[in-house]
Amino acid sequence: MRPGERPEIASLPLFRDMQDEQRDRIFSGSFLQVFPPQLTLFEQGQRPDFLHVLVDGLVELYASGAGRDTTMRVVEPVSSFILAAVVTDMPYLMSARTLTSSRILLVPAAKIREVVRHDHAFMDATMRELAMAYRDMVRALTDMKLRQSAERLGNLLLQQEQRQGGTGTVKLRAEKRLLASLLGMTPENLSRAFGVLAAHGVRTDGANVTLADREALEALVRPDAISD
Amino acid sequence: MRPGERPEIASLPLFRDMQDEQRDRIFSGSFLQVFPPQLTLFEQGQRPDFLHVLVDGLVELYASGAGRDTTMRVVEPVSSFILAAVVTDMPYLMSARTLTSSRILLVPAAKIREVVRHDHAFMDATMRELAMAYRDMVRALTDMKLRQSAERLGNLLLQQEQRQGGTGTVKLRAEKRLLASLLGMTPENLSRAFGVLAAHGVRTDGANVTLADREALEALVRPDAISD
DNA sequence: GAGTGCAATTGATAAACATCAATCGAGGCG
DNA sequence: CGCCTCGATTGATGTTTATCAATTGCACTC
Repeated sequence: MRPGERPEIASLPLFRDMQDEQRDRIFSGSFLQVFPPQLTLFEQGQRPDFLHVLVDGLVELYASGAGRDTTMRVVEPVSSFILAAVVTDMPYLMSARTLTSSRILLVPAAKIREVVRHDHAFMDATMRELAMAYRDMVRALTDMKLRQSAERLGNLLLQQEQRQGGTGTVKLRAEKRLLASLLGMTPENLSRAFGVLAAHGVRTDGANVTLADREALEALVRPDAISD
Repeated sequence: MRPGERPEIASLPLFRDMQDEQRDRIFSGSFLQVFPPQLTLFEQGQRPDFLHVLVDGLVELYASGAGRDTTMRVVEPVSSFILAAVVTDMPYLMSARTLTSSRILLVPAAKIREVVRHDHAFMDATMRELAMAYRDMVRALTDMKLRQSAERLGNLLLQQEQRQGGTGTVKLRAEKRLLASLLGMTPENLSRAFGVLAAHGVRTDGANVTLADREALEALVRPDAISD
């Protein structure tokens, strides 16, 4: 592990408040591995072997079914993923693959379940993490059910703009085809959705998007009132 | 509380394994209330006052946004709802209303959060409940993104048939308009979806649905491989 | 047992979205 | 530099879903 990385992982909400001794147990049983781009980390249906913590790179979680695939989440560093499968010891509902070369901390699932049992603060953090993940999913589902495609895109841009510092500018981290899948539409329709938003102050230049008229965009997409 | 009801609530996975003493604290601070049909219990955006446990009746959780509503879940007895908002003490993401006259146990949210802190088994049960709820949401979202309307209906019928005893018969508990909203479609399209499924062995007579040819139906809708 | 109210259904039409087929354009390589 | 590859875009068309408008059918009332 590189200098500075371990503190960064340890300061994640999930690991922050647990006993030092228990955290040591978790980390000592884990190993950091580097994966090339486009590598499948695991597939849905498998029993969870490891809790994954993305340290560097980019990972896609996707689900297959009815003969098609759809992107469920793009994981950015530093954050953990597939916690729910690990604590319940039930099969993954999603598959994962690296998008870019990625450094991932692999924590044996059995160790997580064991430490959860014994460290109260860690269980508390796990509970909260799951509650927040649940809320994210509720929002994603209502978004899909209530909004049409251009509105979903506009909303995502507004959220990303905030998360990236509120500078009126958004940098798209993944390919547009992936963004389309995440938003539940085709790449073709994503292009057209950008076209629709152009009339509302959204300028796009490759992966750089500028929100010139936040007011107009918000009027169009009616963003979520509750954002955590 | 009626005789037999308290044991039934106490035997829920959420409350089953906790210390008797702590469970007593939860129940003694709670009260059971009867609500008439069509009554709004709470609205999204509010701070959570109570964990709700539906003892008898039927409750709809729905979300509003972009000028429309959509049903997120139909709660059947005996089960709790809005646990995630209660443990995080963050605003409800959904509203709730009774569909029929309902008896609901109201547990003060602050008491839940307090007991969660002190009772390890209760925190464990809460964590698991949230993990399962998260998984349900993942399935709901993939269903919405990957399948079209008739397939979603077929899938729901297959699941309900299993949950109702595998007799080849499904009893629809709610109005079809509600079922349509739950499935993310209009009532008109739900009717047409039943029409499509009729060619695959689905006979419908009011709220009673018969699955005459499970094989054919499964071939059409390609049900989820992983069902918990 | 006729009337009333409302959900469910059916049909016609429109909007949203997907698919198919080129074409464009930027990065990588000989 | 020119060529190649592949993602992004654009246009044409088809499918799915929503909307609008009756009509049907069932439960409830009087």
